[in-house]
Amino acid sequence: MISLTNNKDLKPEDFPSDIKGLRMTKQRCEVLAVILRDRDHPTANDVFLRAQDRMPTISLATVYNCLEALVNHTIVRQVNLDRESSRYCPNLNDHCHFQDEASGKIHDVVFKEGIKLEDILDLPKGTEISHLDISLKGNFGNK
Amino acid sequence: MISLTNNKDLKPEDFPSDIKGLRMTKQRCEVLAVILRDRDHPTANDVFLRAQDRMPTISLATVYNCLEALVNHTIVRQVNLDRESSRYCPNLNDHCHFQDEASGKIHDVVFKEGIKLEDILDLPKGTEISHLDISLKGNFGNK
DNA sequence: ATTTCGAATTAGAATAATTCCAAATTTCAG
DNA sequence: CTGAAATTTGGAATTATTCTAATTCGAAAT
Repeated sequence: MISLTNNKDLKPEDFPSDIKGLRMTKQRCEVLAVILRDRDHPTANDVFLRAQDRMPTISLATVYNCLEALVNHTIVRQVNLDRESSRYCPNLNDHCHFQDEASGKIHDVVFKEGIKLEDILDLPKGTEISHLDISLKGNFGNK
Repeated sequence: MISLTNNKDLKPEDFPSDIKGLRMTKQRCEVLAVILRDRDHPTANDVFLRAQDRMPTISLATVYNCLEALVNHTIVRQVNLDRESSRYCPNLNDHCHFQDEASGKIHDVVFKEGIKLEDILDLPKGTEISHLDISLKGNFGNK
């Protein structure tokens, strides 16, 4: 089985025909391959431009369709920062996004060992979180 | 001095001519009054419609201009949930936004006593947070 | 009170991301 | 293979927001 978390040179053929119940068409494979390749939180248009290298006939509408399908099947995550274009992220673990103001780059940030957000928020009894988004901006330290 | 945090029946005349260095024009007062009146996180268009009641000549462009000025002077906060229209919030304290999936209503949520987000995130040394956004979705308990 | 001048307001046009649509193509099941 | 269903495609439509250029406003100086 291929790794969905770390793979620099994926080709559409490398994918199974079905991931999490989603039929993996040529285009969906290509879109997913692009997202797994660089992991730099590309926008839909970025994905479109990169996918065109290997698949010149793919359309922007298809890229949007594929991204929507991949997001709905929790194969990739959609990341929204402010009013900017949506970005796409193959990291499915709990994490936040930190946008460095100097470089514009987006870094994944995780919670410290053993911490859950629910534990630190003052939520009324019976609250159930189905979706969670944390984004930060500022000066990202050296790492 | 008027309260910027709790006031149900504000009129433009009630505002000082300057708030945090921003000259309070008639329109800016009206826009701010709308936001303070109901505190239900209205969109720019909601604000426009409500402002029109008392000031029929105000334009949508002006509402956007006023909102931008108020946000830049940290008099109100801009709240972005997913790809929806921006919403505006007069609560300047540290807090998160919880959108109840059943009602669509947005609730302000605070951290438990003494907790800071910086303390629970695994950030590289030297990182400085200038801006922070936490939004949640799900079933908001009874309160 | 009048003039002046930068700031604010306005209406409408422009932009940009995303979604919609209808036709063409591909894929799957029988 | 054959038909039905799903997917892809290009272009048009939509929507929130920004831009533009002309007008108006308002505070300070005269």
